[in-house]
Amino acid sequence: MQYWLMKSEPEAFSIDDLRDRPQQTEHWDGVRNYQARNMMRDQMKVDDQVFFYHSNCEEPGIVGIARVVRESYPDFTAFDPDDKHFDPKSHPDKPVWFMVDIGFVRKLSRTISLRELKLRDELADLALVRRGNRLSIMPVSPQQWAFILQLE
DNA sequence: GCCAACGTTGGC
DNA sequence: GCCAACGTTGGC
Repeated sequence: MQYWLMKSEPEAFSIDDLRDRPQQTEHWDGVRNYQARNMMRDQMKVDDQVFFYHSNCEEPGIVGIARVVRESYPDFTAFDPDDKHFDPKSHPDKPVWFMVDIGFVRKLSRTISLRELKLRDELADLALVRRGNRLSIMPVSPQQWAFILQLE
């Protein structure tokens, strides 16, 4: 069992949007960063646990928990010239970009804010709080996962 | 809206 | 392969 953190701008796709989807699942399209892609493509497995993080909003922080429900497959939005995430480098017979599906588990009882996470010595190594880190998907250690959850 | 910290692109 | 210019992310 592995743990992850995935960022989303709530204006684009929020934890409530995930909760309200049919089957409460959604594909995680639009990742166009190789490091993040590699984690999705090579490492994320069904039932891995995910912190759902809201970025670029009033109170950035962890707002809920999701889980991986489908392992990586080609991100079809890269094939569509009309899609915002279109990438001519990627073709159906040789895809460059991949995605996973995630399912809603629950919302946290409160937002665990970035500000709060930064205050905790125990999370000094969490990729999220490291200077300059802009990865939209990052690993979370079992210890970090447990520590963050007990903050709730 | 600002801007730091990246990642990507492309000329050479 | 170097690196300047440019684009993006995302906190503030």
